[in-house]
Amino acid sequence: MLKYEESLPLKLLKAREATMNFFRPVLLDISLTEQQWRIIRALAEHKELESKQLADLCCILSPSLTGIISRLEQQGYIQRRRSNEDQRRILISLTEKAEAMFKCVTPLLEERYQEITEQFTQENLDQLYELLNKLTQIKPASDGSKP
Amino acid sequence: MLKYEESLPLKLLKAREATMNFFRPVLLDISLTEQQWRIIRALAEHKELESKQLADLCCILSPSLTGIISRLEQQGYIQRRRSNEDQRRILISLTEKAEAMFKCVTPLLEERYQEITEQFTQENLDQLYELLNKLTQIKPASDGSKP
DNA sequence: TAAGGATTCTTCGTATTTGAGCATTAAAAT
DNA sequence: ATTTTAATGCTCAAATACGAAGAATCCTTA
Repeated sequence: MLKYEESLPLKLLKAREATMNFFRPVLLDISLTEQQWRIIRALAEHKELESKQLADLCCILSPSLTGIISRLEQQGYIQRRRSNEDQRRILISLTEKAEAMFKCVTPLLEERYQEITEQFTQENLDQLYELLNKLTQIKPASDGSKP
Repeated sequence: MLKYEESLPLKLLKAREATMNFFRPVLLDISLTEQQWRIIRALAEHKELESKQLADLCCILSPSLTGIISRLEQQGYIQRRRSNEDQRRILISLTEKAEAMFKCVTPLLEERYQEITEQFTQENLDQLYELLNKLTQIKPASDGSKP
């Protein structure tokens, strides 16, 4: 049997923890949670997104997203409006306040990213990305999700 | 600037999600959460562990552990006792019921693990493990945690 | 065009995360 | 033998995860 330490999901979790240790202090300073930052970052790049797209991009489930969005809205970081064509869809975008904050914080995070690259090596990073991309595409045989 | 899709923590998260899609149905069948299973699996291998060791092994913070442990105890899967030498420590171990269940479920999970290996290739898996091991060891320069 | 089905978002309940802080117990320093 | 310092486990509060179910809207077919 596989040893406990060999479990792939756990291994990925621990690796993620190791990287987040670099970024967490920065997010703590600006009082944003990981998930909130993921949302903001995704919106900074895609301008306007609907709720479901945001959930997929950020790996956050819809029910969680609802709360996160409304809190970010209260803090004045995002705004939402209903789509005209399809009244079901909610379109979400950053406020100017959020964009300013984003530009301010990004360099700090990139510094940390540099630290990671230095310790881990650019070659390893490239290899890892490639493998993770492949791994992300695997799907269970009995996958009723997206036929 | 890095594209959003390039974020390492997010990439690791998505890869983990992809693997968990294989295991989640099994855990759902036996009504155990991911974290509960991590605890049980760690205990199955190490027999008896104290709370902090368990937290480190399973990547679960102490405050979370308290609740998880007490729920598992209510379900009759684990038992705890205070250490005689050090009254601060709580020693946790599996009940016979849990060990029986563990032996029953393990083969199902290993099947899923086989599926992953088939799709992802053993070579890729080996490479990935090696890289993840390295990545897990990196630490921020200003790391006040363990000097 | 009305009924059925699908999609999008939300609500709900329980479990977990995360940071902060507290109580108890040990070990080290005075 | 106290005081200090450190370690262990716990409590608390706010935020999030996750499965299930509900409400609104759109689409398709009879």
